[in-house]
Amino acid sequence: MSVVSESRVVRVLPDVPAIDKEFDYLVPDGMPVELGDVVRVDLHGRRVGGWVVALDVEPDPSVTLRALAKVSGRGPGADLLELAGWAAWRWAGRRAQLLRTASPTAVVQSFGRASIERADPGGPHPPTDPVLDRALSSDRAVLRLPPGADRYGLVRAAHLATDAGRQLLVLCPSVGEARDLASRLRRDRVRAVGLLGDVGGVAGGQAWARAHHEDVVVGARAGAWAPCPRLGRVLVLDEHDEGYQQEQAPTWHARDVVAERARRAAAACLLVSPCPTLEALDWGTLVTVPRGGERRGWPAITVVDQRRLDPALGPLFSPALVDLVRGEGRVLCVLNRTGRARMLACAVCATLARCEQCDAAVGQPEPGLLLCDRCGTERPTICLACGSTTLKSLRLGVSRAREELEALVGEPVGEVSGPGVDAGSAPDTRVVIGTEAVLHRIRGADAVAFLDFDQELLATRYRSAEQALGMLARAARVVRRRDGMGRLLVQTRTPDHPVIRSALQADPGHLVTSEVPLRQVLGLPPTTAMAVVSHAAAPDFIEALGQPLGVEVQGPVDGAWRLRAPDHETLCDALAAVPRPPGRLRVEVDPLRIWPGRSLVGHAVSAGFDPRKAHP
DNA sequence: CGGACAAGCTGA
DNA sequence: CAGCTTGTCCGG
Repeated sequence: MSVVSESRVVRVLPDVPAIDKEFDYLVPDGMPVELGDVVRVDLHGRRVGGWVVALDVEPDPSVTLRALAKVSGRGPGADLLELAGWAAWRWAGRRAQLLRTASPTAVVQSFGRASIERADPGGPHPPTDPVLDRALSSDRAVLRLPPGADRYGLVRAAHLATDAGRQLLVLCPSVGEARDLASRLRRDRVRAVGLLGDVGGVAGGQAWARAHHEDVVVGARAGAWAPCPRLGRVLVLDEHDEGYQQEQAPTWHARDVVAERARRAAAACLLVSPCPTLEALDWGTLVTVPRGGERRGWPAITVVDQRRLDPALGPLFSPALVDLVRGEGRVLCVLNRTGRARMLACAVCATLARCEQCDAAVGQPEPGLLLCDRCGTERPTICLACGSTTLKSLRLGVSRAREELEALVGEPVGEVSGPGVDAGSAPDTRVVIGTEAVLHRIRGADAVAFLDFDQELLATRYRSAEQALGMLARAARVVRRRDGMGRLLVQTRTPDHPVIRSALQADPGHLVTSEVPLRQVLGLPPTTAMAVVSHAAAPDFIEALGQPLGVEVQGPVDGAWRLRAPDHETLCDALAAVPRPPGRLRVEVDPLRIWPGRSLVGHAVSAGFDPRKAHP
């Protein structure tokens, strides 16, 4: 008996998505255990993984404890355990999900030995710059740097400005950018490590262990959970990028996670973007470069008013665009509509092409074939009203636009669309057309043309204006060259839109000025905090939620409810008070859309008809 | 999540 | 009433 009472007892959170509960276990004699360690335990007849979330706890005397089966390796430290608890509250998720992201993808036995001295960085030291100094001397700043600005110099300056012995954590929107930045820092003899983990964890074992004592740790979204025991400063590059938000619930945002993390560690946090989000501007002090510098950092932009069309060229190709693609140099054309044509009309009688089964507008995925997106019915290209086989596209998709563009320029035009992964798969033609993916897949070009920018400006996401400006900033980087900037061409029916004005005048402040009152009037974030609750268990969840003070419950629309509160404190406290009902449930805090996807397919599904089952 | 156990259904 | 399915509960 005395042996048992003297044994150590630890508290374990099992790595089982459906269990959000801690269990106590005995530590076998001589087994070294530390906070955050990854362990294996016997739970209800099966062996599962988990994390040690508390040491030396006083167990409930009414339960007989089992012993830890194994200590697998090191895991997230005490700071990250607490941060995961906070993030689970903030995004109404489970800690296990977040701790998995904060854990190495491979077993790590030890962190290795820390070297105390900081390596002397070689290479040219960045010149001191009053703007960077100002941004780096604040603990909560937002730096607005134009797309053409040198961000590597900023990273170097941030490294030098970080207290000796403390670490700099840098986040990039993509793994590729993080990899490039980490290797460039190492070439310049900065002690840096890139955390390039894929799904499931922040990094493989070796890099994860090294992050404990390198001076600079670079990562993408999951890098927010990098193990940095001596965190002194955080830098988030391209803070506006949507890649920082996790798509699956919990929909945590790396920017918000590191901002909270920095606060807890008394570290400085600097968000950087050519077009800072309203969320960022709400959080910290804005620092801008002098007007002239910002102006030089944006390329020349030609805006084409599509309301005045040349009928001979059709809706997508203005004379200015034709000049651009027939000129010299590499040109990328962006059209965010996949497929060939999304809507067609008869060339003879002008009747809209509809589905004979369900009446929805049909598209033309390939020549000669009409397809209904809603119910999957196909038919040959024929007008049901007059029998004509000549239909014309009302809304061209990328594939059809490529054919027309090729005819206009008289040379092959490549196409980039869909979620192709490897950058090497990009076509090497001089002119390339594609969805937004072209801007990610192709590294450099002389010009970028947006064929239908209203598609971006007027999208259904409430942040679409900010995202549209972000896309112009990305295009601006793609056309950045040694001899200055290339050209951007934007075709739109709303040439006075604040997004266009911001880019033309190189002043994203215009968009902020127009967007803030709009969000206030409509009660949209960041003026409010929102969540969307959906899937089978949503009705039970909403019933259990009731009517908490300060939380507005709207819906259901398509089986989803929208919750709105004045702030996250109110919203998240209310969500945390609800016991999770059994069944499939999605709680999306800070949703990208204020209502979930309202595609035709979505409607059909909610009406009890699943087109994917009807047409396998 | 997934095993345990209880309550409900079926067939001879 | 055995043998099986379906549902609810709970884990140290």
